[in-house]
Amino acid sequence: MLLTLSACPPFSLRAIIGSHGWVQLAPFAADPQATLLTRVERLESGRVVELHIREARGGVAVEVRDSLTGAEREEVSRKVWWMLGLGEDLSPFYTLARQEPHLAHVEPQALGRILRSPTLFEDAVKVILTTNTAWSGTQRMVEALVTRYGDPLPTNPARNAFPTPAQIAASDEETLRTIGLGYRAPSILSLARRVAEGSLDLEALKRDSLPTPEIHRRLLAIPGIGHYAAACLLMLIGRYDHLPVDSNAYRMVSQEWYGGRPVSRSEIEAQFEHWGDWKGLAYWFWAWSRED
DNA sequence: GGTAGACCTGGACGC
DNA sequence: GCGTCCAGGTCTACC
Repeated sequence: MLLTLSACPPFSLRAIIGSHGWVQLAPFAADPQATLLTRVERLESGRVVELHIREARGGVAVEVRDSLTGAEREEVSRKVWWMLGLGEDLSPFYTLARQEPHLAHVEPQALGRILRSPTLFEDAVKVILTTNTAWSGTQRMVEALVTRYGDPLPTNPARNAFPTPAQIAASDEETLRTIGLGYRAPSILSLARRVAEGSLDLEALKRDSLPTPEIHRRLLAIPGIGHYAAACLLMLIGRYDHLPVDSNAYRMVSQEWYGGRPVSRSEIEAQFEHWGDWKGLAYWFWAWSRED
């Protein structure tokens, strides 16, 4: 079964695949040339399918090697549309970026969209698992969660879908610690249980009607999510007015503008303040003079 | 508002 | 092989 979806131009699937490390985290995968994005996905019907996403004229083609019902086709379209930000219009950002040599590359390369998970729950879990660990640790922890709790793909049981909140919620803190989540285990378990029981509606935070400060406040109230993680999640729902300041930001900003001396968080914020609603994207895609 | 220390793990390094 | 040190962001206590 093949679905075609159009995107707001300019569009590049390769740019989205390379936008950050999400493609390296299960159940995403891509080919070395970044022309094919795959993902094992559990549909609301309970079926587990593999999505094969390629760039097509004006958007993407999504192949699923199973026949889907009408509702399942609609669900796949909706999820891919969100994951790739197909409806996102970044023209105001590009207008500003044209004036900045360090961002002159973004529009020609169609940079700006950031690969997302279908649910904010999955993105929140993954963001928590990026904190206070090396990237290899994040990959190991996500792999452990997906392998242990996610439903297997029938045609290849070695690959699993990302677990639902209920699947993680049914576990316990000790088991989550055992599979390598360490001190993050209670945060992940608490998040899964609150989403599963309905006391925390993360998907509601994607709605346009909520002001960014309110979404930011609600994200910070989640155990395990601090300023960095909240800013990352805001970026992932298309709100770019917060900077995800991590240890790398301190190094890069120090080298870029302060001659290598230690900088404070407020000095980092000051360098991107004039980008207003687009400061997150400006920071994310900035062509640093010195890459470490 | 800023700072210090605990949390946990893997990797690098020295012996 | 073993022990030590370090990196990474959040949270809490404290100033």
